[in-house]
Amino acid sequence: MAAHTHPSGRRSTIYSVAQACGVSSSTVSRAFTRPDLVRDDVRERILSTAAAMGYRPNRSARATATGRTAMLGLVVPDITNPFMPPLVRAVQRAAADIGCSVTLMDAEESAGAETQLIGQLHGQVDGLILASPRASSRALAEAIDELPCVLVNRVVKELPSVVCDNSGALAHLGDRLAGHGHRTFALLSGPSASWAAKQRARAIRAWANRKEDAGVSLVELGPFDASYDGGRRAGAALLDTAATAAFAFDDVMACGVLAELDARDVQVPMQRSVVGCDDVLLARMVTPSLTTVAAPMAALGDTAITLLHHRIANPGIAAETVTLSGTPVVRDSTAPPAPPAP
Amino acid sequence: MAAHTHPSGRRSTIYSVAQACGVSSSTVSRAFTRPDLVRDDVRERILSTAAAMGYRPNRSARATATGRTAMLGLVVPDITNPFMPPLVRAVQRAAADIGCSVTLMDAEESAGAETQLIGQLHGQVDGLILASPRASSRALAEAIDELPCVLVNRVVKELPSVVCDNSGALAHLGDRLAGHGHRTFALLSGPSASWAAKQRARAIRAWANRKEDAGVSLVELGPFDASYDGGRRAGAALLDTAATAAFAFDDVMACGVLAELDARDVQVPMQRSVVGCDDVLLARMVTPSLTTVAAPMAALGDTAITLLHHRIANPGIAAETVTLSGTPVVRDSTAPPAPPAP
DNA sequence: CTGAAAGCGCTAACAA
DNA sequence: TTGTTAGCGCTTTCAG
Repeated sequence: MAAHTHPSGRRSTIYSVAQACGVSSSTVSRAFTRPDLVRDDVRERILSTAAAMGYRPNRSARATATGRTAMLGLVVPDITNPFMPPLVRAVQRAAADIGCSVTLMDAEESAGAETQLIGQLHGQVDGLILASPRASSRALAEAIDELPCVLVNRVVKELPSVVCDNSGALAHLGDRLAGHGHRTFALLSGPSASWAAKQRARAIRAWANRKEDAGVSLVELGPFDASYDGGRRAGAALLDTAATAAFAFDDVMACGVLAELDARDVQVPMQRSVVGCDDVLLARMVTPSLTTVAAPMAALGDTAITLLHHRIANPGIAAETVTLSGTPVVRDSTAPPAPPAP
Repeated sequence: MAAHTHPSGRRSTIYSVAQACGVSSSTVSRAFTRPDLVRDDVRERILSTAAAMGYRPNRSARATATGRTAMLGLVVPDITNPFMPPLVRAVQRAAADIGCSVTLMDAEESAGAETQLIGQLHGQVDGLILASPRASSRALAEAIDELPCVLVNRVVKELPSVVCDNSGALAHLGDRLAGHGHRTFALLSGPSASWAAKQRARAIRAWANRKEDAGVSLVELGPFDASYDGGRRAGAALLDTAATAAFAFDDVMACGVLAELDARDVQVPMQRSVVGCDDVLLARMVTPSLTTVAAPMAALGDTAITLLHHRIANPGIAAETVTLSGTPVVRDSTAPPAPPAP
């Protein structure tokens, strides 16, 4: 198949198409951007000869003219975290629905890089989605500076956001475990700087408090790194307590816990139950598979894009934060506690 | 901190900066793009007042003027595959080094989406990196149509590419296993359409052939899906053979194998050894941790970008394909075979 | 070393 | 419904 270049060797433009069709360039432009404004037969002629000539609208030119790039920025703290890829996919899909593509920026776990990347995105995208950013509120606000944006899984004053509330699901799982007979629970908390870690810890504490009368007690361990190695350490710490069931900050940490317990020959779920959070792919793959709470990825992405889109269209609108709920997923890492040793 | 907008409310441009500095717009332009062409003191004055005014070059305008967007497209077949995030990161980092950002496109495992996305990227990026694309060579060539591009982990005639050759590492691991006393090996092959699957299968076959004299025999199973579930099936199939060691297509499949064997109470590595491929994060996290071959991610990304950069600068240059090597990583999923049953 | 001016490809009033 | 005419913000000859 021949390359779709103008005979002259240059890419075809609305002008070359216009000439070939015997219409003006504006008509060609309209045929693409406001099809309703051009007579049917003309439009079709334009569209087909444009296709034949391999014409592709030049996004940059369009962007300079309109002031809109039709691109959204998505900055993630760590693309390597299994939570992110599904989010990226969800955001991308939703963005496509509103005619936008997304440029992904990975901060490689550095808060500094985050703000720098945001800066870089200015004038390159119409809006920003920040997935659980690590930068301080101040730094964030400064970097964002006027650019429409929405946060995912973090709330910052004055900024719109969509967050996932896991307290219901966590309580449900807690109840279930208590029903199984567990009484002493461990909270393996995540990084103290993490918004999500705070939320989850709070949710679990609240649940445990409510259950105090039922004999439930909670021992708090950590903070631990939200990583496999952090999980190994958390697992070791867990064994120093009387807890028979543990809430890990997230699935990755839970995997570490599983590994550490296995290494010390303590059986899961027979001797200890462990629950993760997020339901990343990994949760299904480890042995035993993880009981966890699934984040509503698609909805998270959709909502973020909807909010952002709205915000781009109506600058200066008030910042709202919408809350979605996680749902409990019971797998093989939870069970009744072992009967007291003989 | 005040928003960095011109008093008039509009974003500042080279013109507003020029005016503020009492120079012409071209000088401001040069101060940013060809600093060497403007006198030191002038340049510094410009740069600092530009900063003070919060000026940011408008990428789109620059792009229309120069014909270069300083953006690269990266299309992946499935961002959810744990192999991809590190690649994305590596590519992005390398791209940043040459002043480009990258827009990520996830084909969600559809070959059709792949070519469509490539089409969408035309006129939006200066070049393309296609990570193990699934689309046919023909479809690919047609969609690419003149856009500079390099493939990763796949070779297609006439197209430059960077690939990872695992044959050396695989042979090394095979030798090691044979040294342990294993004699019957299984090849759990990946999707027949996958270029990588073909390469790996070929490498293992070649190794086994070479070792025939040493009593090594190879049983080929599959093809299986390159997924956890595919791995479960592969694990089941494995147990129907006399093989004591298995090469899985990749780490994800290997995880499935591990799970299936565990479910059937066969111990790894005591009763079976299994080796994966790629060394994704997962490989370290499962129990037992996977012996595998590590892909040189950073080098893969670097090389891809270098090749692409080169190609963008010199259109019409001949397509070269550079080969990098994977390195063996021994972990806990391999060991000597169990002594024959009593 | 700096300025003037043309132009990149497209859109958006405004007329016709 | 279509064409004319200005720009959008930046780069880039070409003069000076």
